[in-house]
Amino acid sequence: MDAEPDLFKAIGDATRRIILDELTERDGQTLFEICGRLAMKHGLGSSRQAISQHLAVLEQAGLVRTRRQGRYKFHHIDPSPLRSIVERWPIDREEPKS
Amino acid sequence: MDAEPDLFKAIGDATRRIILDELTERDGQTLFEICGRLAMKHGLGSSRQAISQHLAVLEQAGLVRTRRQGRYKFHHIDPSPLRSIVERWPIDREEPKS
DNA sequence: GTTATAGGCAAGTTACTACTTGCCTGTCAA
DNA sequence: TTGACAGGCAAGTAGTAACTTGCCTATAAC
Repeated sequence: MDAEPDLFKAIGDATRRIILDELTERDGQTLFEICGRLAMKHGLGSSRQAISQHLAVLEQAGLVRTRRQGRYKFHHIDPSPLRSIVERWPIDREEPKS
Repeated sequence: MDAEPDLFKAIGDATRRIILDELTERDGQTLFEICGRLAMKHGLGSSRQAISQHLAVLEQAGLVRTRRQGRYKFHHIDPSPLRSIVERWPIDREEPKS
């Protein structure tokens, strides 16, 4: 019913945020590609299974959509659920209007 | 240096999100007011100390600013740090422009 | 003064979550 | 068909975070 708890939980982890960064820079990567990039560019020694679990959390939050093709599974970012965060606590409070 | 981990951690808890909801609806409440509202409107039986710790986390994340006055401490919401979230992963991807 | 109110501090407990480990399934090339 | 590659499943472990408990400080009313 309420997918927002999953959303907040998903972006609550630093590794998952870096994964989103990576998918923003290069969309449609496979699990192994993401593992390699995290290891090289960010010095993260996370195992393949750890990344896989992170991707599952991101997918459940609606932030990542997957596309199967043969033995490859491509991961695509979808940041649109994040909009609900700023909509929930409106920022226009002290800045009257330009 | 990097306050964003605190930000994501702060909104990662459901009780803290409800506190932000309450402060959005009625800004500048004291600790006891918030406790009463959470108990009545949301059925949360959290102790005063629990709420106090939540407020400390929210304050450290920059989402809540406090103002002391006598023996009262008023809590004010500041949702502006949330902007960095939508700015980090741009949503304009499938919607070209109106 | 004394008492009640508003809040703070610190240690201990519990529950959750990220991560590992080990093994299994499915796809493609040789 | 065999082996390499891409990924999945499930149980166990460890670290963290939410919450409790108990006591303490400060402001204000009586």
